[in-house]
Amino acid sequence: MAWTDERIDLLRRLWEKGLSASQIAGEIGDGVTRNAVIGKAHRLGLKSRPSPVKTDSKNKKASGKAAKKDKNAKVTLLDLTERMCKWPIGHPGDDDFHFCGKNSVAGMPYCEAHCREAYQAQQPRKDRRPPRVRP
DNA sequence: CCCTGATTCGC
DNA sequence: GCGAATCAGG
Repeated sequence: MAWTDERIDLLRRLWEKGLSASQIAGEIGDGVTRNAVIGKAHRLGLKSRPSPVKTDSKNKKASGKAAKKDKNAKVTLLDLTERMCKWPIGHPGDDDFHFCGKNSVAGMPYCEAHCREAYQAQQPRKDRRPPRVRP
C-alpha cells in the first residue's frame, strides 16, 4: 500500500481530529497498522508528544455554528466505568462537579493525559538505546 | 491485560 | 519512505 495524497490527507485529518493511531489505522483499514500510522504521522511532522489525548476540557471552538452535543452530558460518578477517567472536574459538592470520563488507560484511574497530569510530565528520554538483539 | 505514542532500523 | 518490532509508560 502506498501513502497516496488522499490517505495522507485522511491521516492528517483523523490525527488532528484526535483519533488514536489505532483508530486511524482501523479506519483506513487495508492492512494499515497503528505503527504505520504513527510512523507516517511522525514522518509527516505531526505532533510529537508523549501520548497526547488532549485534555479537551475546553470546549471546541464553535466555528459559527456548532452542532452542540449534549451540553448537559456531565460525567458523574455514577457514569464512570472501569475504563473511564476518574479525573475530577470542579469541586466535590459543586454543581458542576463531574469527571473527565475519557477512556482511561487500563489499570489506571485516569486517562493518559490526566494520569500524566497526576504524576509528572515524562522526563526526556536521554539515554535510551539498548542495541536491539536481532539476528 | 488493556492501551497510548515514540523510536529504531532493516528493507 | 515504509512499518514491524521494540520500547517506554500508564
